[in-house]
Amino acid sequence: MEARLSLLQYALLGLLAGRTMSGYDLTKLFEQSLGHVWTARHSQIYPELKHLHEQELIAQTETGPRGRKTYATTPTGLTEVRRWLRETKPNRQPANEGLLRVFFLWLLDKDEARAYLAQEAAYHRAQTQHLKQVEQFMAASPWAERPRVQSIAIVLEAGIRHEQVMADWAEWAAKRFNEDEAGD
Amino acid sequence: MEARLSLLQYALLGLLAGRTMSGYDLTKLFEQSLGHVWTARHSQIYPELKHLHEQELIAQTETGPRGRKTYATTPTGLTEVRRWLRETKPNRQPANEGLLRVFFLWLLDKDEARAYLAQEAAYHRAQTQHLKQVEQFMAASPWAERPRVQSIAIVLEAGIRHEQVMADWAEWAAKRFNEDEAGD
DNA sequence: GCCTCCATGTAATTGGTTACATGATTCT
DNA sequence: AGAATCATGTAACCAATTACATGGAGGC
Repeated sequence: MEARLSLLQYALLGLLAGRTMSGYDLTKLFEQSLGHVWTARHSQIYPELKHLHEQELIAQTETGPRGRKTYATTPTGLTEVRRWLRETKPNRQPANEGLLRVFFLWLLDKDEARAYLAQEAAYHRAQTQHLKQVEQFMAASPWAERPRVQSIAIVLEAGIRHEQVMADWAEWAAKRFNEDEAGD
Repeated sequence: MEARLSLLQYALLGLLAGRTMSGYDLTKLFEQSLGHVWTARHSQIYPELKHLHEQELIAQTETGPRGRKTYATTPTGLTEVRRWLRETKPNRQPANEGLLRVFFLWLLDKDEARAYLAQEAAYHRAQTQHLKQVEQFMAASPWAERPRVQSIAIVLEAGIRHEQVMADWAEWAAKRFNEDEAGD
């Protein structure tokens, strides 16, 4: 059993199963609150919406001002997302530039390496706070409807826990660069 | 200040700064121990090595049987990796298919969702064990030389901590799907 | 009237995967 | 002799980013 569509297509089908939206709405959603999980630009979203519409996996529900078009997932589309969730396995290779860089920190002076890790810690602390804000925001958004709200809360919790351990880890790592004797 | 090379190119320069290797060695390294941080296939690696060689960022150090060619990072290449580490910021958008799927778990029955999260927990527990094995293996590999060994240990620790929290999180999430009343 | 944001699209390029293709060495 | 592994390369295709391009609606 393998995926029949691209991951962006599944992302769009899943999102439009929860709430009817336009390409513009989806773009903003990726930018503002979903970046941690998935991301795409409008230049990728609009052609995919067109494509999904042609395949009748989504349907155009209404048109608004400035040519705004909102879409919803069709029953066929919903069946396909469910099949994907049930019968295929996730692809796991999120190349991690942050870690790749740390792998090469021995190429810098010790104090530069320590400064880098301190920056990393600060970044992950800030991200933790950001996700906690998104959590607040979500509670007051059109997404806060049962049963979706539970899935959203669970994914946010994953993000928060992840950012917290990475912040702790970066602080621990900076200390290790301190303790050991010269590395250059 | 921005990146002048692709991330794969920086990855190759950084790796070849630590140890001379062939395209084949690099391919195996990505497959076997570095997948958590970065990955590339041989079909991408060989053309990039050729390209880096033309730019004199790496140099061919020796040739072996079956046309084996080993490369090392040149001083120019090393300067460029250092500049990248010092003067550019990491790009952070590792699209996470595992989390994307959880975002859509409300589309399945409650017991299916719980089973999915239990599988996720099992996967992350297994990954934790795998990385601990890599940790053992690294101690006995040609990479275990000061000062590189410290950077490697730090990156592995990040992976282990990450896998552990994700496993804990998935178990916690499965319980949340239990406790709440019907979601369909 | 002007600025901001809403809203949609296309084109060119780069990055990455899958598939195709070949052959030498080593181990049993 | 045959299998596994070492070792390198190219081509076709798909995914994603950046840049190009346009225009309407609402607020001040």
